[in-house]
Amino acid sequence: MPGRTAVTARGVDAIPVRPARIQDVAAAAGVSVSTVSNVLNRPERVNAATAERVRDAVAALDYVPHPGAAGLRTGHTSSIGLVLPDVTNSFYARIARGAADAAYDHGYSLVLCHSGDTPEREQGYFTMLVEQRAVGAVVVPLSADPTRLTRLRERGIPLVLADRAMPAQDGCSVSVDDIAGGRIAVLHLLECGARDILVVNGERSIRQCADRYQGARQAVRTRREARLGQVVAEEMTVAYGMEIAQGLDELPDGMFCTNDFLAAGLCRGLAERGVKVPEDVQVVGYGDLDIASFVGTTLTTVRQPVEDLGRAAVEMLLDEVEARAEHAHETRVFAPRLALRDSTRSLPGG
Amino acid sequence: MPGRTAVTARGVDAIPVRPARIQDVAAAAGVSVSTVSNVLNRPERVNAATAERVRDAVAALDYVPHPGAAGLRTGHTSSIGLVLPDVTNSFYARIARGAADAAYDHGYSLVLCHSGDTPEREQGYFTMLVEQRAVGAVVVPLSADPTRLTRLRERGIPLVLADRAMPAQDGCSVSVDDIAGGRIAVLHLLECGARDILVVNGERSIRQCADRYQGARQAVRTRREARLGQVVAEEMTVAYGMEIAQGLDELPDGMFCTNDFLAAGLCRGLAERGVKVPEDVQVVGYGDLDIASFVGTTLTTVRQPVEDLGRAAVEMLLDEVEARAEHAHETRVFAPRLALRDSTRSLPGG
DNA sequence: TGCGGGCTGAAAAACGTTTTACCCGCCTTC
DNA sequence: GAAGGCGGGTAAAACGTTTTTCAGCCCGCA
Repeated sequence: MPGRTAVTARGVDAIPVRPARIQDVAAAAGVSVSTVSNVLNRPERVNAATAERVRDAVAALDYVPHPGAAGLRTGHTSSIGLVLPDVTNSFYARIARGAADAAYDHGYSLVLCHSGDTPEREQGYFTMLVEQRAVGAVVVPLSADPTRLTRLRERGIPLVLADRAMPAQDGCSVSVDDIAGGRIAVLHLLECGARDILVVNGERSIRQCADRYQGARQAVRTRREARLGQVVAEEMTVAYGMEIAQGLDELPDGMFCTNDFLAAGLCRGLAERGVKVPEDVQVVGYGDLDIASFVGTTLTTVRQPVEDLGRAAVEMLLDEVEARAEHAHETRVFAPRLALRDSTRSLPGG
Repeated sequence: MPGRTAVTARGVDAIPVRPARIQDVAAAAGVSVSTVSNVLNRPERVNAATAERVRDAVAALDYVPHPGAAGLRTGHTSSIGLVLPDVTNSFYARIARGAADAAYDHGYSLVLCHSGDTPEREQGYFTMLVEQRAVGAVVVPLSADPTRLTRLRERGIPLVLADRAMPAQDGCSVSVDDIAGGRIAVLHLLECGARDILVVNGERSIRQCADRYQGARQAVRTRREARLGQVVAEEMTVAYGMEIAQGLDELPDGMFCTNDFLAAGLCRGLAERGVKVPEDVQVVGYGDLDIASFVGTTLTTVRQPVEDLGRAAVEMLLDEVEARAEHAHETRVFAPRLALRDSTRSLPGG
């Protein structure tokens, strides 16, 4: 008697029906196991009538193939890893969404690895992925040091790096063009009439910050009468944004904050000093976090196509997995766009 | 020669070393396959010296067991599903974080299922989970209709519902106590001196909204001189919050918004009318989204222990999976807390 | 000396697929 | 009418584990 019943505190549980095997289907359809497998995997090989019969049996028995067994035979699974520092960060969450969409579309399943800012745990997930024979992984690495990454790759797990470049010979990567982002942000300020521009930046050692500043410089060079300054915040938080607003001696007429937390704090700090945005100072943020529309005046900001990043990452990964030899590594860079809102005067002024 | 080399556009790839099998380990250690398996799974059965030898071989060969093969034999995998409407929503993201943490701690892997508000896709993930023989799933269902959920359960996938209750005999669930949340929010307003309180709510058909309002009513009943009103917004967004602020005829002295988007919009709208928070009106939000600290004045709000929700969900799931017969379904309710900030006057006033 | 029994360890049978051979008629083509 | 090909199907061998069963060995005890 195969049908056990489990009793819980509340009574008889649902019968844990043992799922049908391919054998059962074969028996029901009156064909051999291999025929069933064929109609499932290479339908063109089998007569339409028998195929029909088999499919009926499949439906009748609720048969679903056992991917573990299949993977055992074929050597590949259909799960891909997504390792992120923190799902809760909206940037990474959006990557996750894009990745999940793409994985779903291609019939893969995405295993969520929350490395949570600790390298040990990231490493733990890496080994978990090789244990599971994941077909590959999209990773936003914690550190720039690539040795752990290449080790993973050597263990047979292809990688796509997100939001961090990788030496091209080692694999694909996707990222947003932060230089362009900085450029369009400041170009916009210039178009809005600002000439004395201050960049509120994070630590220069952060690649994104350096790039965004570099973009800002490029933009300013297009106008000889324009000036660019920079102030760097210890951390890119609302609190530091406020502090910077309070500490300003002379006001610029345009400010570019390299992330939206800084921008939000800055706006609040300016408001407390009685400085009006955008009348007195125009402000552009970066990132278009959800918060960008919640500061006192809604925030013009640089919007990044983060979902596309995630989606592209798993698609490039799958290309590598499926094409193998023909695959050429690619580092794909997405262009950010400006989201116009109230913290700048969109019509060119002075 | 087993070592193929794949050539990409960039040159010779890393050798796709075929992972060591248990056989290889056995050979290297000079023991049988079963002994290796034993030292890995039931170390007490095997002599310390041989175990040592085996472990050395394991280390030397970088051997990791193939979970597909193991699962084939044992009948269970070690992956659990997490199906959410949208990872990008910070509430769900926090559930995901808690769930990921717990899954990691217990050695399970979490497959991320982004149902994205479409029931077909949710269903698609459900069948994917039964295909994969997932050991169970934590789900935030799209609809209150339980038939699809019970079908999943009948297919042998135990479920834990998050943020939505479930008939206890059908399984576990975790949620936050929204009645308590509404109560503490309004009690706080009362303590701060507010007497004429207006609830800015969402559609009453949403369980959370109804509950939070009910909690508010309970709170108000504790003071006979207090009055409670309600206005419902079509959608719980910043825009509607602003609109409501603008449409108010007479101002209450305390307002409770049933989510932080509404609260943020409300505060902005009030500011535009020249109404000061908290001097003229005190405001309490709900949810403690990241945004709660970004409205003009920081927002007192009800904070939910969402990560705990996620963590508890997978732990209850694993209990059911592992204990089986002894497991008693449980619906666990978490208490929200108040996060005091500037939009209320914390010292009791008038 | 013989025997029961505790320890170790091994052989072998599953688990549910996929896939490689191969077989059997039937049709086509000389 | 025979040879060859082909469509349609099957048997059986993997894939890498876990686990049951069993065999050997050494010990103590009678």
